[in-house]
Amino acid sequence: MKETFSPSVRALRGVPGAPALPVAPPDPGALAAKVRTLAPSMTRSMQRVAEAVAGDPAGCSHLTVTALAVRTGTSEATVVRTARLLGYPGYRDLRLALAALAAQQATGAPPAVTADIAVDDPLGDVVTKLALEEQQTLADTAAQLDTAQLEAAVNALAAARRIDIYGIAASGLVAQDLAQKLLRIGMIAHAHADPHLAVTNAVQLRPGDVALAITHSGGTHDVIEPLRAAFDRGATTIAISGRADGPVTQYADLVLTTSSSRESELRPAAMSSRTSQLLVVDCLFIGVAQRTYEDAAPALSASYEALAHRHSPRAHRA
Amino acid sequence: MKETFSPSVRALRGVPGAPALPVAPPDPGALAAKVRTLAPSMTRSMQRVAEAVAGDPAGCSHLTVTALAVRTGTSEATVVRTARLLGYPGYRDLRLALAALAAQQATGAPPAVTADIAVDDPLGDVVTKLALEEQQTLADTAAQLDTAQLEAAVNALAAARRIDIYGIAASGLVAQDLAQKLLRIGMIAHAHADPHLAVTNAVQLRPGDVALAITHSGGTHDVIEPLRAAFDRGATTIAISGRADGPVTQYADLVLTTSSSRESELRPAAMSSRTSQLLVVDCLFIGVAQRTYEDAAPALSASYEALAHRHSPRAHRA
DNA sequence: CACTGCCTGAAAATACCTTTCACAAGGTGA
DNA sequence: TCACCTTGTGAAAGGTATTTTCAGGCAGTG
Repeated sequence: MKETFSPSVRALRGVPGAPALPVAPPDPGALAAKVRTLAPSMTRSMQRVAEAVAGDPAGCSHLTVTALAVRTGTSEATVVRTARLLGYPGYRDLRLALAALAAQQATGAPPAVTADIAVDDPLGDVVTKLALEEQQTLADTAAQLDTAQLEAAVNALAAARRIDIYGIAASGLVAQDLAQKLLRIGMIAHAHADPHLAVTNAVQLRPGDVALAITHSGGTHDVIEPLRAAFDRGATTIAISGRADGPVTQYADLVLTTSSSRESELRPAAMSSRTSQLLVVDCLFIGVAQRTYEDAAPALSASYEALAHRHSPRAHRA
Repeated sequence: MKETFSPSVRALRGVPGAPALPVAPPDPGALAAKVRTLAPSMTRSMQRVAEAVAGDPAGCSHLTVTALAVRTGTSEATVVRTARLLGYPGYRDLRLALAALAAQQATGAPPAVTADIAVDDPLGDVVTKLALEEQQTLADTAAQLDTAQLEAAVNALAAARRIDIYGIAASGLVAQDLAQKLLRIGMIAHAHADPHLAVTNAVQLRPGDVALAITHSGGTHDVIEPLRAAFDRGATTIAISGRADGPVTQYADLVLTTSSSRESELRPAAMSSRTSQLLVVDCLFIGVAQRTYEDAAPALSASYEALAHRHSPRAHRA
């Protein structure tokens, strides 16, 4: 057929463990998450369609392309385009997924109160809402995470001679978190927050090494530049991006998309994006630990013991 | 055909109690029963089709009439006839019902993976398990969080002249996260990772200031010492601790307890404790932002704008 | 102000579903 | 046994839904 979008400049470079499958038989449950994640990269017309299907899967599953186009005030072409963007081969399949989703919702039907946090909310409500939103974010992220890309990323990391991780601000903390954990199991990993140093280090990378950029917006210059440098040097590059089509994906061999719910005034997008990023990063870590288990397990134990004397005895009860 | 009601807004909340359906499409769940009931009145070819759809709804929902005809060794006409007999207007609708049924079945029998993550788990399972565990951790944390202590902590923070935050390793990242966010809304906050510097700074604190220690074990010397110093200087001290009775609580005016699920070999306790800590920290932040809204809101907007030029234009659509 | 790139919907092209129709198999009555 | 009818069946025609193509229009850029 044809490539509707191919983010990577050299899509076909041999990445260790890269799957050849275009695939992803789209999971019905992931639809709402996918809509939220992809909404920013949609055009206005497509957003209308996406909102319609996400808002009323049951109703929309009855509609033909033409009917849905009329209902959303767009054209059949736009409906099909939206279906494609959501990961389905065409509208027909989206419609099937819609029916499935509707059935799921009818069965389970957990109301899931997701009201925005208001300025005058009592603290008890804030706690509840925040926890629910984070849980939602986790579920969304897990649902839409591309396992094939994840697998490829894990394999690349596990085999890497050296791993550089780029992240700024909130994403910088996630980068550090990953670096810390990888170091614990004996990998050579470093998190760079300083863009200049990051680039300086990036040019040291060579094929077999891995560079990983973490960015919520998908367009943060300061992490794109080092990733690009690493890309040019032939290292395997991975992007953990909040947007599947952000500029950062141009220089990424592998892209892991995080999902973020809409932000409200008091709750910046960075919060849910951080949750989402951390989940992805944890998955990467566990995957790597699994694949290097022989080395990882003793390394983990050793690091625990090394820290023991830093804690008071009382903390060791139970 | 005719759409009398506006689909846009009302769709957003699928009310379970409202039937409203004209009941044209038979309930998906009844399909298997209907097949058994009607089987005797079916011709042999039609029985083959009926068996196929009843036996593998998920698989059959992917097939076109033609494909299903081939699979059952019959013709398109027979497939359509069977669909009609089962009560659907045509094959198209049977197919939708099949998808719905498949989804129901899948939902009904979710293994509910709560097992530990094993070394040989496929990555898909890792993602699911990890997400579920984190969700559980969030729910637990929210449930046991002491709102009164939280409220007191928020008030202390909102009124503080200066805020020092101590955390080491994984907790250090949480400390940084909180500091970053508080800085964004104009508070004077600093996260200390270096124990010596932390103590050095702690002695500068005075009543009205706030010192906050984050520790999973509740007994980490390196964060207890600076907290103690701050305590001795008369500052308000807060502990975010994984144990309600850890040594750190001796020097804490307010204690916020985090919850952490059991750790497994591959999943260090630090992971869930981090999730829990972040939730607490987010609650603190939102609480403070609420109470200093007049100052916080403009400060947040300002920080967004200041960063705008650091991102590529594509990320700014919508 | 021209230009470029992208969104968009109308219409053509295609795929899919439905209907028609003729044939074949099995039964029934002479 | 044959002639005739009934009924099941699939091939192909017919119609509808979906997909693709294409050109006009609009916003942003130099």
